[in-house]
Amino acid sequence: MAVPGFTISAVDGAARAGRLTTSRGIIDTPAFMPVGTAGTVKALTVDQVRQTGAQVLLGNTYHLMLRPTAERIARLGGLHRFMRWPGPILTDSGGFQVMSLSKIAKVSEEAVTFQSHIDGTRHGLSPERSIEIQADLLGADIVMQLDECVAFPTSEARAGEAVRLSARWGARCKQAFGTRESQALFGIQQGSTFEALRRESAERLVEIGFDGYAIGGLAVGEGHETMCEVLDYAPGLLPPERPRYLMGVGKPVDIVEAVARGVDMFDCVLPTRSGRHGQAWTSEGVFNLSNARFADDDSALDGRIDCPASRDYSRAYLHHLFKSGEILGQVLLSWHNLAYFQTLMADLRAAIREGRLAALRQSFHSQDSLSAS
RNA sequence: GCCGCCUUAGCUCAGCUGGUUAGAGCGCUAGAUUGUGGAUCUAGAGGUCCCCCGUUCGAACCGGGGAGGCGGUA
Repeated sequence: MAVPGFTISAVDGAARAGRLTTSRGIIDTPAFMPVGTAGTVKALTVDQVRQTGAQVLLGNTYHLMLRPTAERIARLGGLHRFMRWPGPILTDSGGFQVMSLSKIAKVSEEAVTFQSHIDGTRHGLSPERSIEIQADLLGADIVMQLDECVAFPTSEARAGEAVRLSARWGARCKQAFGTRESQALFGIQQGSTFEALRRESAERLVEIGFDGYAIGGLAVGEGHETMCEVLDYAPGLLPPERPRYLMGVGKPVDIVEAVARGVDMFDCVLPTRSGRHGQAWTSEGVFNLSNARFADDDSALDGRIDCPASRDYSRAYLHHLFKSGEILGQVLLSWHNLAYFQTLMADLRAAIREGRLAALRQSFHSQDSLSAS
């Protein structure tokens, strides 16, 4: 069996519930991976993150190679030991930063070159170096190929170039990665919103052969409806027996719709970033705790979520913490938001197993439209 | 009592020799955030420029009177 082993235990329409087995632990899918870019899920201890139900974290090549450097982390025993997270870690390859930091990055066939946003020093990131950093130095359990993620909107020609460059880089990553006992390598599909390109990208990746397949280049400004249109066909172009990972997504409604279309894994900064800025994702919808209407609201943040931050602190107290700029507000809301996202994933897994995903989608949408009005 | 300084947005203050609709920071009220360069960013509300009289085409600004505050001094 390839590592990680992936088994699907239930399906409901296109949706799948399953299990990804890594040497550092099990990942129940559909899964949400909290983002720990710089070796930390911002504002939280690993114990708090674990308590939310998270089974796997995301780390980032770009940020860690600049500081504290991948070599230093390797000397200190690898990323798991360094940040005290014994469970599985998936690392991003740095490809996304090529786009988001494009002002300071240049792409060539050989590699990405860029200047550090920290001190301006020049660095290069080739497919081979990205694999070395992720797999050998950081010690990630799931390694992402280096890819080129184009911004939205883009031309079909430009998106096609990114598809082909990403495929060539994917082959080089596979070559550099070789065969490994306890680590997996995922390819990344590109193609923007063009079905023919998504198909071409999938075919090129499958020919190379990866342990899992990511859908990249979405949630970059195209909006929920357009993203769903791409997800109507993109997951189905990937091998059904392998895990599918939609990168950078998303809002709860995005996740629910992507799961219904056959996606197994997600990551997003939203619960932690918006949590640091006062935004709460709850079973009653999304709202900002710094709004004046919470000043005297003594009710729990979200009594339906089994997390200390959700149950034990009042909205009035959290309102006060955010108005006062107190760090604890960021801690508690990041903690709660992650717990809410993990609860959503557990609900989705249960719904798929019990064949009632449609009902969950329906209730979710009526609730979502309620909170949006 | 006398002398000096001061009074402009909720707060602290800018406003050149008088010249369109008086500004900033903070605070306040909202919005945004999707493979984290974000304790960030964007927007909005809010003013009897202490009061009265005068000079002037035109006054936050100049003159007179008054009120209040701070400091100094008998």
